[in-house]
Amino acid sequence: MRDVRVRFAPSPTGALHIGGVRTALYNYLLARQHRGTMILRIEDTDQGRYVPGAEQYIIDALTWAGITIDEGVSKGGPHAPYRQSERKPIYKQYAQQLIDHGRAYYAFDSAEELEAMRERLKDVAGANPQYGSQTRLQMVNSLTLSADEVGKRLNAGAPYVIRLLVPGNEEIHLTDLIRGEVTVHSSTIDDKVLMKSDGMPTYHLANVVDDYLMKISHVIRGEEWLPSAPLHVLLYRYLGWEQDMPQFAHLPLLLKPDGNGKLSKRDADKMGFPIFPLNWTDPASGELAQGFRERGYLPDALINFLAFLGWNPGTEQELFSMDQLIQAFSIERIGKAGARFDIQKAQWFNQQYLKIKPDSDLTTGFMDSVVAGGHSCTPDKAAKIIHALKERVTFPQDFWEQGKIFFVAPTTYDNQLVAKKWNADVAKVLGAYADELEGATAITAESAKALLESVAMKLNIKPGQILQVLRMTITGGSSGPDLMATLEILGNAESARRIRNAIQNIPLAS
RNA sequence: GGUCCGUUCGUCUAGGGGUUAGGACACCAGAUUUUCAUUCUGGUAACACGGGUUCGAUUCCCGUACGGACUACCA
Repeated sequence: MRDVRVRFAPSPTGALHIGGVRTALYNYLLARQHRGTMILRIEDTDQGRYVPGAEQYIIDALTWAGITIDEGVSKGGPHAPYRQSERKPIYKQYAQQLIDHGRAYYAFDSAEELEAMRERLKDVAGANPQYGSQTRLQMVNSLTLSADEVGKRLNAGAPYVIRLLVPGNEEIHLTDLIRGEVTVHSSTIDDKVLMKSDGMPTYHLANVVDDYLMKISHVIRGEEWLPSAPLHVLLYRYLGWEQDMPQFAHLPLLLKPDGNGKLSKRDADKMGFPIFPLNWTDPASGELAQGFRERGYLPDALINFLAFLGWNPGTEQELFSMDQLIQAFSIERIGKAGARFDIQKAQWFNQQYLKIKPDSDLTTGFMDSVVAGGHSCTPDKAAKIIHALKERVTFPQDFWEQGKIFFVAPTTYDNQLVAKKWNADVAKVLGAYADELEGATAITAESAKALLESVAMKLNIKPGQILQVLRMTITGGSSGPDLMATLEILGNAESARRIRNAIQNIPLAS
């Protein structure tokens, strides 16, 4: 097997879509598994759609996701430049070669003429409104014009494009690593534009030329490219590179969580989840789209989740580190059908990864949010809070959401619980407990519990009966981390103060 | 419309001519936790349809339906 060289080749037209991250991931996995090379190439041949900042965003997003690039933009390499806009002369040369070999031709048709042709053919039964073997001889191009006339137009600087001369009656076969043999009839392919009138190549030419020159071994890309893959095969053939043609693998698409169709930003917005890896501010509208990173998704968790959307190892193991993915990955086990994007599953992965993360990795972030919330916190206290909350969180920011109670005393109390359980007897027991807490010099979860038990015994009440209410006086709510641990973290004085507050402020039912 | 691709629980999927069609997420119930969450146990739930081939098809073949992608001087 030849050296594995794969590329991720996005277009810098905006933020990197999550589906693009998965495509990059599969490329990366194959490269690493075979000790090959991962290349990042920027396909910026459409000047009109260029978005400033998009290229850097793509690099940042891949870096965050843990997908490292060996060769490419901002990295360099033996096949530089890796930005297609900087490779213009190269494409021109190959387009010329195609013309010289009679495989491509100049076309001078205006946009209006093309439109007119499509209109004319729209209603003709059995005809496709395409620029191809059926129609090319009725158009303005170097096949219908005399050599003289063509030369005159070229010299005069008339705008032109270069089109591929696609044969009218030929079967084109290609082998897709995921889908097997795919056969397409050449008559269904139109004479695709190879060079645009602005001198830039189209995707089709640029991608084939670059993949060949960069010695790409596998083209792993989205399924939306499958229909044009036969065209690319033709290009390899006419350029004389068929022996070196990369292997193709067309990935199933990521679908909307509900309904039908390709996952889009609109769907993500509607369902309230991100679709971009990192925050992205659209330069045109100024609109901010929140990223997975900012939402609290861990890169490892997102990668694991993404890897399983369309691929699985065939075992029952679900949690895979990047290294394990590299080990286990294989193109053969990629599915054929599109995969719905299920954000709940992503959350589950995140929870799993957060749980196995060492507490010490979480303290700094937590302490920052405490400070941002206008409070202060010792590392020791932070560690205790994280320990208490660890089993209950899905995202890092949940530590602050759920840990606020350690810094802010409640001012309101769970209505239902008040109505059901709050009475003079309970208040009396809690008052006695507050006395005990104030009498103590310090408390631990154990001593707080022992104290509660002794108070309860003295007043002839079961501890279980007041635990819920005690929690409410401390946190205001009916759920939260282990109550005794909560008391320990709060300390005896603050705990007692909160209990007294509650006794004073919650009216007794008459 | 045309071309191509696809179709196993609600979702991600395993499997593959004879299986109680397996797992995970989600959901529901029970257990444990004298509090909440965790955890554990259990449960509901799927081979799109119709023809073949075959002793036997969810699995192979052909249709149909449904879905998707593509059909630009966008990638």
